[in-house]
Amino acid sequence: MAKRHGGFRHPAEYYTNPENSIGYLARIVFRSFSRLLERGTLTHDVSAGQWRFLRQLWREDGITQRELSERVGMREPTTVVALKGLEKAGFITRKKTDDDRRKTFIYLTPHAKKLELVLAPMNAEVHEVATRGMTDEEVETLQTLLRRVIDNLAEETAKLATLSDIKA
Amino acid sequence: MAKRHGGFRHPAEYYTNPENSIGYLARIVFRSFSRLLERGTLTHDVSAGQWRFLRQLWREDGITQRELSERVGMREPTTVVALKGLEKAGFITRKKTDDDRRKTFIYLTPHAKKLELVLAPMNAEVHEVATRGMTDEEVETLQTLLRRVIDNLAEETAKLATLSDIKA
DNA sequence: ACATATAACTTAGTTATCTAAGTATATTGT
DNA sequence: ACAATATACTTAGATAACTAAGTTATATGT
Repeated sequence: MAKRHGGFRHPAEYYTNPENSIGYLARIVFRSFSRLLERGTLTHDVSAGQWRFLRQLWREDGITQRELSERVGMREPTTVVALKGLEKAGFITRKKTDDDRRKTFIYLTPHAKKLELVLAPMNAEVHEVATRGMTDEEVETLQTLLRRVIDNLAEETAKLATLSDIKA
Repeated sequence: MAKRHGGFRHPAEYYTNPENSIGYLARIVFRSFSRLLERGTLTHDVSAGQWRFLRQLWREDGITQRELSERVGMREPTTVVALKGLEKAGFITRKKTDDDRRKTFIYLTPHAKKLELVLAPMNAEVHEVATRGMTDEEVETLQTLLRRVIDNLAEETAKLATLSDIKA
C-alpha cells in the first residue's frame, strides 16, 4: 500500500510525469486510436469525427439530435456541425414532425447503412491491434476501470454544476 | 475465455456499443478530465492545452521545440501555436544559439515557474476524484494497461509509416 | 390565459489539434 | 567541395471540439 500524501494517493510531483497521469494516457490512447481508424475510414470519405456519429446511428437511427449528442458524448453545437457535414455528404437526412416541432429526427441514408458492413470491422481491427498481447480478462479490466473513472468524473462534474446553479 | 470471431476477440457488432470501445472510453476520460482540470487552471489564465506544455516544462525547461513536442505527445505545428500563446501570455521565452541555428530552446519565465506550486496540485486533485473508490493496485493496473495499448498502437503506426516510406 | 420556465436546436466565436507542404540550416557521401 | 539528404521549425488550411448566448416551440404555475 502506497503512502498517502496530504490525503492524496500520491504527492503532486508524481503527476508531473505525464506517463503517470490518466488524463495524459487517455489522450494518447484516444488520438492514436482515432488516427489509425481514420486511415481506413477516409478511403470511404468518412472522417473520424463523422465515424463516431455513424456508429451510434447504425445502432439506432430516428433519434433526435439531443439524444444523439448524449449517446455520442458530444455537446450539441458539435453535433449540429457534424450533422451538417454528414447531411452534405449524403449520409443522413433530418425530419421534423408536427408532434413536437422543436425536435429534429436523424435518419441514415441507404448508402450510410451499407457502409456499416465495411466500416464497422475496421474498428474491430484497430481494437485488435490496440489490445494485442492482452488477455480477454485484461481487456475487460481496462474497460471496467475506464468506466469507473468516467463515472467518478461525471459525478463530480454534476456536483459542480449543481453548485453553480445555486449561485445563479 | 471468450469465443473468437474470424480471428478477432469479438465480432464487429460488439464495438457498435461505444461503451465497449476503448477509443470511445479514452476520449470520454480525456475530455472529462480536461474539463475538470480547466475549471481550476482558468482562474490563473491557463487553458488545458497550455497546461500540458507547462507540465512538461516544469519538469525540464531549456529543451527544443521538437523535444517538447515529443514529450507532450503533440505534433510540431500544434506546439508552434501553443508556444506562441504561452509566449504572449508571458509564460515562456525562446532562445536561439549559434551552435545550431535551426534549434529554438524554450525557457519558463519566473512567473510560470511559480505557477507550478498552485497548478500542479490541481492535477493531483482531479486525479484523486477520477480514481475515487479505486485501490492503489487498480489505479496502477489501469495505468499499465493504458501504456500497453499506447505501445501497441505506436508499434502499428510505425509499421504503417515504414510501409508508406517504401512506396514513396 | 398568460407570464415564466424549460427544451431543442442554432449561431458566433474560440481553442486545440491535425496533415501537407515550405524554408532555413546542418550533415553526409563521393 | 558540393549535391543530396536530413533536421528543426513554420505556414497554410482543415477538422473537431468547446462555451456562451440566441431563437423558436412547448409545458407549467397561479
